[in-house]
Amino acid sequence: MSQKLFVSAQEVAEKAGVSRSAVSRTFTSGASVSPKTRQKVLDAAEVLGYHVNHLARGLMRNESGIVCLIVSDIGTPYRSAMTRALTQQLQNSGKVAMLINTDRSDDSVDLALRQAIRYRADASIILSGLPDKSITDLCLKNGQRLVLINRDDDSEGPLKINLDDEDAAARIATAFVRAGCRKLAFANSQAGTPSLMARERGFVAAAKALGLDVIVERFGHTGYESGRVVAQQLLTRKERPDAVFCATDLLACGFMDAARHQFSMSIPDQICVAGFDDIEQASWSSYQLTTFAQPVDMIARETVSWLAGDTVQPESQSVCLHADLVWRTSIRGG
Amino acid sequence: MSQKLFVSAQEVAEKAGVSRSAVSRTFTSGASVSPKTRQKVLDAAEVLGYHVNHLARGLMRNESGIVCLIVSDIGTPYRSAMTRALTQQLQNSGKVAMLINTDRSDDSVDLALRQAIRYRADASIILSGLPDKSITDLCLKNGQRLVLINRDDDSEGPLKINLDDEDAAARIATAFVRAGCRKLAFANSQAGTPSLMARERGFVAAAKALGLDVIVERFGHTGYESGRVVAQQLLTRKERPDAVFCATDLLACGFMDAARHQFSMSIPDQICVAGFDDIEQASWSSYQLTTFAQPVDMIARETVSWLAGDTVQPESQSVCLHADLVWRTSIRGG
DNA sequence: TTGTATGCGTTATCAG
DNA sequence: CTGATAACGCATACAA
Repeated sequence: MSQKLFVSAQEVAEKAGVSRSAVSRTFTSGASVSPKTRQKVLDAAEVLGYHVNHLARGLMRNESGIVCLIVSDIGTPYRSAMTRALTQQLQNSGKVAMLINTDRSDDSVDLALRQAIRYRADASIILSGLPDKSITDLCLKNGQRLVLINRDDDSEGPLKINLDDEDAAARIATAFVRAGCRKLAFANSQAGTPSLMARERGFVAAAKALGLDVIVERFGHTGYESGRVVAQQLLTRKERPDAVFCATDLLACGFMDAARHQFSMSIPDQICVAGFDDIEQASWSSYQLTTFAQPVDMIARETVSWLAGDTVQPESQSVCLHADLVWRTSIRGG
Repeated sequence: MSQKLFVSAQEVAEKAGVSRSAVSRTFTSGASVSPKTRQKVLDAAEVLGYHVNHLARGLMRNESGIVCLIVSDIGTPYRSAMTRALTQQLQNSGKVAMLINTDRSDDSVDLALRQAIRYRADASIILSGLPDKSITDLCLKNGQRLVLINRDDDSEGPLKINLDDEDAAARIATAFVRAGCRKLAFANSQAGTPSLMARERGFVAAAKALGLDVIVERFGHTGYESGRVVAQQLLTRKERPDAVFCATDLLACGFMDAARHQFSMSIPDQICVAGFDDIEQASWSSYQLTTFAQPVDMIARETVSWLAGDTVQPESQSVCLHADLVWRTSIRGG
């Protein structure tokens, strides 16, 4: 068991016959080293297997290069797609992602942020839950940047990225009516997260404007099984709806499966269905779900470029992205 | 813009009227501090918003608390489930996960390991690809522990966790035959990863032992679309197979969808299908796929407990877990 | 361009 | 139990 641990810049310096600062400069971009010295250092480093210690570097620079990703239900299609996009683009910009898995409580988000502070993360990106103001203030005061994705918070300081959920909901209401639907329903979970509630609100309001009522049904957390339960609730009513907007694709998949296999209904002939997120499964031929696409890559790009900018721009701290409607065959017409 | 950054133990010490060592001891488990001092420190820390700097602590202790997760295709159901389990259990044991997203090249795995070294990760867990021996040696020499999951490597040093892929394949071959199938096929991707090939090998061998041939078809990378393509290849043959074992559930989903919607076949009446991984979608009522469960939680538990043990046990460096057969309705009988 | 000296926030060692 | 001091590995201001 080798107790002698990692190679240090000191050792490289000795091997290369230069000072330790020369080594440091070689690995610091934008420092002035003569090509000759540089090469000597590089050779010695290669032989010794030297790698800059980012822990020590972060200590000096007050910049760890670490970005914390705070996310719950990471096994879920949308969340994992978002995680993929973020980690990818963070890496491309020279950062590294620290992933913290939370349960659905806000408490666990606070804990995660504390962890982010301990590792002196340059930034934290929150995909789930909403932390306490005291802790976010602490982060901001410590110079840690904060990004809230689909959290719809109005606090100052963090970058807030949201979608036009309400507008999207209105568009789908119109599409339903155009398809000849008159008995609208909304399938939601009981999670009550901002974006989910915005979709519900927008859908109900748009329907009202079109002179229609909406049956709203909520159940459990936001997953496939809940979609099945909500289908149970909606399709055993005296008057079945002829169109249902599901708050997420996962709910929609559960709903469609129950509608077809349990109630022998035909989609879109007897009932039209729409979802939100455009997870991979939405495009599978068993679903062919009309849905709104989460612009995950664009969200990631916005996030990373904001993090890269070292000047704080108070005006661009809130960005609202457009959710494109992806038309498939779960709604009649098109 | 607050340039004054994080609170240091020094400041806490001054506020509490004690030495910085007292502060350090308060936050070091197993150190001896009087309850009185301890409380003074805790109060001061709370007021000032102090958090131990893990970068500095890691520097001192030669133990960063960071574990690197190296994984490709993280948006995929199986991979994200594995990631969830690992991050969860790492957190529970006081570690924190650094997530590095690789593409499918071994080069990018090497790069990821370099990053792990730079951050002085205590360990790296490799879920995808296979790194060069020189770089893994470097990791091991530096005291970094390595875990290879489903990689089937024979190198000394890393913990290797694998499933009984070949045996599982044999079991499913038997199940097919018992269901009356005689024309067996195996659907694979061209990824050629060890576990995928082991399943193929085991299936072909078991079929041979039962006196049957297997049509093997491979295409693209391991995803839904490839499953569709392989279905195309298998179901346009003069003699269609009556049973197909797909190397992963994602392939199986694609295969089933194509078989049903494009070739109007009935499952399991006309063709029996099995998969591997037991991703969430396998249980959806559109698929009801008979498959083998990846014991993700057990894999994570094995990994974390091995990482927690500081004594190197040469004998337990390779563990083979059992993949349970989850019986659903994509195979006749049962 | 190069080397020297200093400090970053911790923890470990040792004397009290 | 407590406080002073020396590392840890690196980057940088400064002098050469």
